[in-house]
Amino acid sequence: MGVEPLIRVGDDFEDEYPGASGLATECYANLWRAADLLMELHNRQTLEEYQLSPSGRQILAVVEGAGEPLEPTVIAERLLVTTGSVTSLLDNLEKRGLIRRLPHPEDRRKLLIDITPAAQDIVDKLLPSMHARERDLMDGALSTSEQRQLLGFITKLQQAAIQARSAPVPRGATRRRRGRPQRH
Amino acid sequence: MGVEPLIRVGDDFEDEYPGASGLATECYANLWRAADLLMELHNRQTLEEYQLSPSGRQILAVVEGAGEPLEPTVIAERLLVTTGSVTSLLDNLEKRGLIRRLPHPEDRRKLLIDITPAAQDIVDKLLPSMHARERDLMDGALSTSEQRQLLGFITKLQQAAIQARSAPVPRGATRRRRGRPQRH
DNA sequence: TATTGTTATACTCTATAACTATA
DNA sequence: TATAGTTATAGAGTATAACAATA
Repeated sequence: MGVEPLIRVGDDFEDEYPGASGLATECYANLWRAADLLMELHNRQTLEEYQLSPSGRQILAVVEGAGEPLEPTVIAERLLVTTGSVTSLLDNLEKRGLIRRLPHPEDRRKLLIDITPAAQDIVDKLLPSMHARERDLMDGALSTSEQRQLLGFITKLQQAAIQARSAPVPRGATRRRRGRPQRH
Repeated sequence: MGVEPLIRVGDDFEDEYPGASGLATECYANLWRAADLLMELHNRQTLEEYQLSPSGRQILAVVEGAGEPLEPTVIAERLLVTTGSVTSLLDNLEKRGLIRRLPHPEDRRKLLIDITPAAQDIVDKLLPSMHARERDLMDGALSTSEQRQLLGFITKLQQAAIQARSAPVPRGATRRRRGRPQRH
């Protein structure tokens, strides 16, 4: 009846992992799986229609969204990658005529990255289509009130995940393996 | 006040993209961002403590979880990658003494992949720790009842995403660009 | 003929470190 | 000296296509 999440833990999960929560683990795993399925829809379309990789699309969206040319360093910060990585991503986009490297008017060490009219055309077609899909899919699956609740839940999870990044790794009780052949 | 999702759309979003929904887009984007933050916690730990990549960990978990040696083809299906990719992942794990390639007793074209005692030790330490983190984080952020609601929402989104994979790409109304310098 | 797994090759994404030009 | 960006190099993950061994 399609009401089961894609990833389930076994009935004996909480016996096997003392202190673990089957519900928490299923939330964690299925949240990732859902996000992966959603992003795959966008990524596949971007690749098939415009031969753009996720990173390429992200750079175009960041520069276009800024409304003005950006320095490579700024792009690197927004994409959470190194400047060396940005250089090769920009090389790729420049070869395909989607971005331009302009000299910075005030500092000759710097560059300003601008998108070309060809890239502007892509963005102007791609973003409405992506946002239409986002609405179709969300509205088809959840009511507005449910979407608000969902957004509230994932906001709390984002906060908790950021906290956890600077917390020690949890140790976890000893596993009780069972119900499977003991090998070795 | 930490009650905002990490990704927000602008106030004029629905004017700029007729037919789009700011709420839907924020759900879509922040769901991905939350999943990424959660997975990064697991991935970083696995890499730092055991020098294992996400794919390497996944193979060990799949074989260990099966409770018996698996054919490479089966591993490829569970990881959603090609057999060619599995070959190189297995090469890596075999070099590090974490899996063994055993001859299949009934079909000499096939192999059976088994994990070594060293890998079993890793899995026995890693999984309890990961599941403890899943519980700590989820229970710290959401009540049990909220977790059940969340799991219900993402189950619906999974179904919708799978449906959408075989549906045509939504077209999206024409964008109304505004409030930014018109370049080119 | 069909299937299993490997090989060879290629591409994307990412990182680090050394380097150049400029500040 | 310090900073911005590039180059060179490396490695992981993935894919495809040709191939050998076996069914």
